[in-house]
Amino acid sequence: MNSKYISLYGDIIAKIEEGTFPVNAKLPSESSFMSEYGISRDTVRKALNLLEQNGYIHKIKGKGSFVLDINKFNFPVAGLISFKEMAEKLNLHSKTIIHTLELESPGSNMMKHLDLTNDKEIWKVFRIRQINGKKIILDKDYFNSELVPKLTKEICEDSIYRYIEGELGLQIGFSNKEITVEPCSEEDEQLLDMEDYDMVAVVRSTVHLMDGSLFQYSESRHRPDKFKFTDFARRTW
Amino acid sequence: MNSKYISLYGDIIAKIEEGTFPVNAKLPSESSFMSEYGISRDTVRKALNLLEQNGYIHKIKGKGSFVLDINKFNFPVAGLISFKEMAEKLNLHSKTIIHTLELESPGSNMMKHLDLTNDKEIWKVFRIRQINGKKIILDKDYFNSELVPKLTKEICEDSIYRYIEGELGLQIGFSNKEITVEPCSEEDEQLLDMEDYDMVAVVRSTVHLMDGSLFQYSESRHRPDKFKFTDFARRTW
DNA sequence: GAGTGGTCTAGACCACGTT
DNA sequence: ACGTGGTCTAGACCACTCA
Repeated sequence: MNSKYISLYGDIIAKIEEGTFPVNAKLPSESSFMSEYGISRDTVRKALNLLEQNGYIHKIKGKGSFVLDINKFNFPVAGLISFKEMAEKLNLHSKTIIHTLELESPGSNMMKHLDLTNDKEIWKVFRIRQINGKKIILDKDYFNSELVPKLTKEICEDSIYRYIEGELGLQIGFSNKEITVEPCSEEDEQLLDMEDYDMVAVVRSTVHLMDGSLFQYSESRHRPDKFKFTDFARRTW
Repeated sequence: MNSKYISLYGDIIAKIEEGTFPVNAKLPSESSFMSEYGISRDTVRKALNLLEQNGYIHKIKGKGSFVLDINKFNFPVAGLISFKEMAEKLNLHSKTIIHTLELESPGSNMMKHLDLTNDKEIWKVFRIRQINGKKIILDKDYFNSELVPKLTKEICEDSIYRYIEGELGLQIGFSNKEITVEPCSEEDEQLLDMEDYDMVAVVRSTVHLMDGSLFQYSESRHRPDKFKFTDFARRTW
């Protein structure tokens, strides 16, 4: 199923995580991987480049590839990952409350965010994320109903992404995120446990499938003290 | 000087920006670029992959490569870019006020962030960024003095990065950022025009050179209404 | 000089989308 | 059937680091 370089990529991550390749250690050279896996150099290089892009290693010409301390930088919320995936990785005691789940009739003002003409319908899903008993995050998601024809309460409580990728077989491709800090709305105050905070961190994003079609617009509103976003960036020219 | 694929990468960006390759248009195929530039397919693919990584295009197997609407998503503050570079691109009327510029003696509590032993010195630079007459951002930077031996007021008012990359010839490699929202400190209130806001958006980052050495730790504190962070992410496996 | 990663080539086969 | 991008190979030369 998977390509050779993805397998190697996965193997190396596993070995980094289990400590076979500890932090700051030098990874085996490209030629070692070639002979160990019986693959060509280019294939090894593809795997190593992926690792580098995602912040697992860095490579130094003439010296080798070295394991970076990825834990130092907490958790890569930066990538494309759902609340469910994150909660599982971090072992959070979390709960999702479905607040709204409806097919919004044509003409809603969300149409423009999904680049849809006005005769189309949109799934509107509002979910409240509870962590350690406190309502911390309000997720407002809008889906193109032509791509996601059916949504149920069960799907929304589990993971919409798992459903979309698993059941529907759609391939998530890329997203754009924008993070701002805004005064909290009446809605935020009603639905979240805001305590004394009067602002929220807002992550707005559009998510596209591999073929480029826009299928989701979402707004994720976080109580500020519980919000953290981490990002790994490389200088590219 | 530059490699072939970087040249092609730059050429294509230029053509996207000037409109020769408009948004949503199909880019010429890989084989067109091969014959046009007289280079091999792999070299073309390297350029296209870079464009894809950086959100300029997306590729669809069997169809082609298409120009994404990069402007839709504002400005890629996500990458590694300095305030000066950003202000220039956005044509902001900005000003930098140097608040602190000193060589901090050994034993400061910033040592740990720079992974330095206690006998080393650190450059400490506090700058206030003013936009349209308002003090909006407080940048607190700490540099490893072994890598950046000398800093002057002039350098800090212009661009430290320009100095480091241009004069010192160091190569910025990668960084980790972490964004949080925090109550504003006394210092924030004194140095910034906070108006009625009582929180700040804080971007903490470590910046490494190409060889992996850690040379900067910084904390950038923004008035919340003027803060925006954008990010382009791909789902990688 | 030996070992390492960086660039580049030429050619192969595959999977996908369109016609 | 044809054109597209995705994967993979084998081999070449270069630049850099280190003993």
